[in-house]
Amino acid sequence: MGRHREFDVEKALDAALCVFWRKGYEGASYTDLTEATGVERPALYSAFGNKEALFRRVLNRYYERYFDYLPEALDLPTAREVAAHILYSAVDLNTRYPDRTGCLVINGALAGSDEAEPVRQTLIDARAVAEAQLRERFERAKAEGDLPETAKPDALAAFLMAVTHGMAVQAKAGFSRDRLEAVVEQALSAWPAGRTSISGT
Amino acid sequence: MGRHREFDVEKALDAALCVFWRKGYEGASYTDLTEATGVERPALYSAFGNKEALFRRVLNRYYERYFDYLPEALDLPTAREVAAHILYSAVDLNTRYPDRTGCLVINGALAGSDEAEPVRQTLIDARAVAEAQLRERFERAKAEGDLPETAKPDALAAFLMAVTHGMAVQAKAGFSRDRLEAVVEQALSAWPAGRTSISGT
DNA sequence: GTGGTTTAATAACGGTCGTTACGGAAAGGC
DNA sequence: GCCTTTCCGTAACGACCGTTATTAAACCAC
Repeated sequence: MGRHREFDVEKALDAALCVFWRKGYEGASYTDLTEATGVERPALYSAFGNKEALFRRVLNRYYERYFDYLPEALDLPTAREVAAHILYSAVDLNTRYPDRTGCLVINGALAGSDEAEPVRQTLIDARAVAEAQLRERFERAKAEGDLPETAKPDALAAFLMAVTHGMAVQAKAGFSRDRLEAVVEQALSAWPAGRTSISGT
Repeated sequence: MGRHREFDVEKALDAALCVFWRKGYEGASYTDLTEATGVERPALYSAFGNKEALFRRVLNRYYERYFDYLPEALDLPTAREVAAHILYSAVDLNTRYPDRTGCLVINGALAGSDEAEPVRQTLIDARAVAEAQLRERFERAKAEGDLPETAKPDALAAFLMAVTHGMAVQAKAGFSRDRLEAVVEQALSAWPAGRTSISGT
């Protein structure tokens, strides 16, 4: 019973995702969101709650739709392949859509007013989860002999995250795919070799 | 003639710098700025112009007072020392002041509303200048045999910038100095060797 | 001391922020 | 048919945004 919703919730979320991706959490106004979604403000509130709740919905969607390369990478056989897959996938994601370069998790809320603090912390936590997964994967690689005994899984994970974050900043600054792929190659050239091969892929 | 200025312009700029460093350009309100500087809004306007002009004054000050390690690094004898000095100095700057972690040039305006676009572009340009200086320094190093013939100065410069930007993001997320130094060591472990020594420092 | 000049502080400007009453329109149950 | 429920859209809310007109206070020259 009751009147049916006229707009497509999925499409509205996609449109909102693009806005947040481009302008960040605080930089995106409800005027931006209504223009992008074609949905009036009260309808957005009734469907998603307030701005913070909408952003969290968008963030979940981002992980589902655009960040699926992380679990893919973790399943690859060697640590180097894990790293390469993540780095090249990050470059692709950061440059594939010219209207929203960089990464939502970085653009979302790096610094801002006190009101954005909970969102900023959520993004920090999300990145920490990814880094922990990477660290565990590299610990496994070390145990398997895929990484040398001298390798530091936590440092490798943090380093990998740093490079992806740095490339996200550069992509938002307009760096081309080619320039970012050069960064990736440079990062991978430092990758420690396991006992199976010295040359890598 | 006329009434003398009662507040110290230098101290006000320092206080404004801290606010912008912590909250970014758009995240810093005039309420924040007046509280931090102890100067009422109209006095800030008469002394510095509008918010954008104040931010540019602050940005120049940041480069003078906190970013002097870049010219220092460029004067070092080897490319590896240049890279190491930049990376370790960046870690120090990003973590030295617990009330303003990360980097003003990154925190300032990564993503935001359309109104912040000129400031965002200014920060992009500033980073491009630093990257160009690095590239030229590495081209020189290559010519001097300090870097191998296979080295790519532009890729090394972009890589170095990516790592510093990534660490700035991590520092803003609360990473400790130790964790960031582990990132630096990982980044330096990939550094190409010149013809003088194979082991580096 | 007086006049002219610059700064300081109060208070307000129009605009936009995120958020929400409110009234009318569309749907299902009966 | 009507009633209830849900949603849409207009319009407005108070709060804060960056910015400024205005008036009082402090200084120098004469």
